[in-house]
Order: sequence, then structure tokens, then C-alpha cells
Amino acid sequence: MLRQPRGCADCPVGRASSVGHGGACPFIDRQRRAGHLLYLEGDDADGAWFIKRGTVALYRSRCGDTEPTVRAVRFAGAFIGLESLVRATYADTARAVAEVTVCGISREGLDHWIGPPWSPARTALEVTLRDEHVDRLSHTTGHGSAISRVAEWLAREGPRGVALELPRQIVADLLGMRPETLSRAIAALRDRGAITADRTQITIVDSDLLLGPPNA
Amino acid sequence: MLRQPRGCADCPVGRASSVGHGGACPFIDRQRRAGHLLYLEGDDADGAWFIKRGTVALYRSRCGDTEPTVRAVRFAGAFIGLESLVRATYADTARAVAEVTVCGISREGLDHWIGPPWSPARTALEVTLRDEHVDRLSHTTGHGSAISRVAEWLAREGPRGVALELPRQIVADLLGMRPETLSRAIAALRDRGAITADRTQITIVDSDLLLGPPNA
DNA sequence: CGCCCTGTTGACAAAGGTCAACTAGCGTGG
DNA sequence: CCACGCTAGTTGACCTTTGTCAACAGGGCG
Repeated sequence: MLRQPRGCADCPVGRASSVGHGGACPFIDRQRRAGHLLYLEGDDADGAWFIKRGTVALYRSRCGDTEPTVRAVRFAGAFIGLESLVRATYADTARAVAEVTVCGISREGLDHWIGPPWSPARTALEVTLRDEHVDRLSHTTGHGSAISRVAEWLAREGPRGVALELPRQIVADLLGMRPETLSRAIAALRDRGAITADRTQITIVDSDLLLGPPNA
Repeated sequence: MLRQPRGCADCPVGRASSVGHGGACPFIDRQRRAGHLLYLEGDDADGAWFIKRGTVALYRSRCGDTEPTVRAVRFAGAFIGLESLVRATYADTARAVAEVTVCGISREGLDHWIGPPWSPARTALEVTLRDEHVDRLSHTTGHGSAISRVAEWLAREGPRGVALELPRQIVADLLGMRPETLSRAIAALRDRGAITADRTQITIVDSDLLLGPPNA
């Protein structure tokens, strides 16, 4: 049996690993200083962390253009990097806000720890992680003009046909704007030649023009 | 063995329930018409659904004041109401956007299906659901003035001491505003007498004044 | 002790919210 | 089957809010 750091029997991860009842926790704890970069958005998602002490900020950049903004903060008791289970790359950049203690595990270790594929809990976890991820994409937090948010959303959801089915009121809510503003943004993209749109459907004509010129 | 609807062997939930290998899926499928209310924010969270066909919109109201807005949309293959595992009440109102087929399960059934407490996958799922929920609270999507968003955030996070530890830049990102705007909002709340604040810490003086008069 | 970084304050501009009028499409009922 | 009315969406005008740019101040760390 591995020597476990003190307190692991009280830690949710330790408990789930039967620490104190003959089990060994596969997570390895480390100290990181304030500002330490845990992982970078877009890097290979090769592991996850459990935060034992301290605070971690999750940054995400919008479409690669501007500098990333904080999309969430994680405190002691949270996991970060769990997208390793369902994605090839990290969805965020994780940085320690203050000094932290994090317990890390490799992707393989995580895969093994979580248990067999198609167990109910793992299935629910994976579906939740995937949904959470696409939510975040829509939810480009206010930053960016209404037109660019609509354009990014269309570029992402258009191919899946979603734009055709959802009422404008719901789309406006998702993008954090008023129906009137959405209508104007759609009109602007139509004038730009990127889409054709009437009040019942939207078709992407030119993907380059969609995201291309915010300055036109 | 229960009779399973066709296609359950291909459904993630069915697979996780070993349908086709002697298992029975505890979820029961139902048809619901467009606009059907599946559950209401604040109601007892007494079960979850898996969306087999169609689209469901999740609405959430801000602090009870205005009418709810759509915070997310769930498509076929998603779960809704999984917060039954970690919360006493539903966090959102779920409404069918178009005609849907949803497979429902009671809270007890879900608890049993997900497997024993303190299994690794269930632990990770529960932590993820809880974090997702608090994220959503911060993430009051743009709607509402800067001052009211800051006030709600302070009212929620202040007691936990979070406001004291996070740098303003991060708080501003979380609330979807610029640091300058955050600073002005804090100054306005200080002038209102709701808080005392200098550049290193914030103390709530009068909770009523915080959320109370948006018209003052 | 001084520099740098974070936060604050001010003035201005622009983006988006609000209110109102109008139109198209759809469902309902005669 | 057609007409009516309702709801969702569009467009216009105006105004508030917030973002932007710039200068400044306080605190912490070297």
C-alpha cells in the first residue's frame, strides 16, 4: 500500500479510492505557486487534477482573437482537466490564483480510476462533460460584439442545422442579447454576404465572410 | 426482462444498462409535445430525463426578478435534471422546444442506476454537477445591469469570503465586464451604503441595500 | 526607497437596450 | 377552403449603459 498524504481518508478522491480501507489513491499531490500554469488550452489533455487546497482560474480565449478571459474559478474540492475523458485537448488554460495543492493523475490513470466504459456513472459523467463543454462555447461571456457572437455561433452550429430549428427568442437568450439585436446582427451578416436569411431559416453562404471582417 | 423500446441497445443509457445483454433499462420513455413543461426551477428534484429525440430548453430566472431566460439547450443524447443527484430542487425550468421523446427515471431509480456512493465515477460526476451549478450562478448571462450583477455576486460569494481573495481582474471576467466597470459598480454600492470597500477587500454592511433598490 | 502592478477615476464614444410600429407566417375556426 | 387573428420576427428612433482610452494613486516587493 502506498503512503498517502495526511487527510486523504477525508478527501472525496481518497474516499472514492478506499484510502483508509486498504485502497491507494492514484492521484499524486503537488504544491504549485501562485501564477503557476497547470495546463494550456489546446494542449493534449493528458491528465486531470483534483484541487486539495487553493484556487485555480480557468481561462478561455474566444476564437483565438483576443487575450483569454476567466470563464470559471475552481476551489478546493473541485476537479479540473476532466475533459481528458472526452476530449483530445484541454478546453481551458488552468492557472493557480494563489498557492495551491493539486493532486494529479494521468489520462490512463484517470481512465482506470473512473472505471469501465459504459458504466452508468461514467456514461452520465461523459455526457455531462460534453454538454458542459458545448455550453461554454455558446456562452462566450458578453465579450465581443453582437455580430461576432452571432457569426461564431452560426459557424459552429450552422452545419449541425441547429440554427434552422431554434426560435430566435431562444437563440437571442443563448447569445445574451435581445431578439431585436439578434435580428439586426443577422441583417448585418446578410448585408455582408455571409448568409442568406429570412425569418424562418438561415443558410451560410460564405464561411470566410462570416468570421472574416469585423472591420467591414 | 422488461420490453425495451426499439433502439435502446444503441442508446447510451441502454448500453449502460446492458440492454441487449440481459439488462433492463430503468428509464421509461414518453412523448411530449412542443412547449411541454418537464420540470420547474425550484421544484423538488425528484428525477432526471434522458433526451432520446428532440430539443429541450433550460430556463433560469435571475434572482426571481425578471422573466426567465434560456441558459442552455439540450439535444438528443443529453441528460437533464441530473442535479437530482446533488440538489434538493431543480436548478432550471425545462421545456420541450419541439416534440420530444424523453426517458425518465425517479430520483431513487437514478440513485440506484448510477451505482454506489463514493465510487470514483459517481464522485467525479457529483463534483462536476455541483461545480457546473455554481458556475451558472456567476454566469448570469449579461442580462441585468453591471451593478446588479456585482451585487448578486457579492451577496452569494461574500459570505464564503471569496470576494476578498480573488483579484478584481478575475472577478470582472467572471461577471462579464471590464475592470473599470467593476470598480465603478463597487463604488456605486459603497455610495449606496451596502458595502465598505477599499482596493484590497470588500465587506458587506447591509444585505438589504445590496439587492434592494435598483431604482436608487 | 523606488518601481511596478493593480486598481480607481474621469471624459468620451459607441454598442446595444428599449419602446413602438409594422409585417409575415401560421394555426384556428368558421 | 378561406379568412381572420395571433405570435414571432423585423425595422426605426432614441437613449442609457458600458467599453475605451488616458491619467493617476496606493500597496507590495525587490
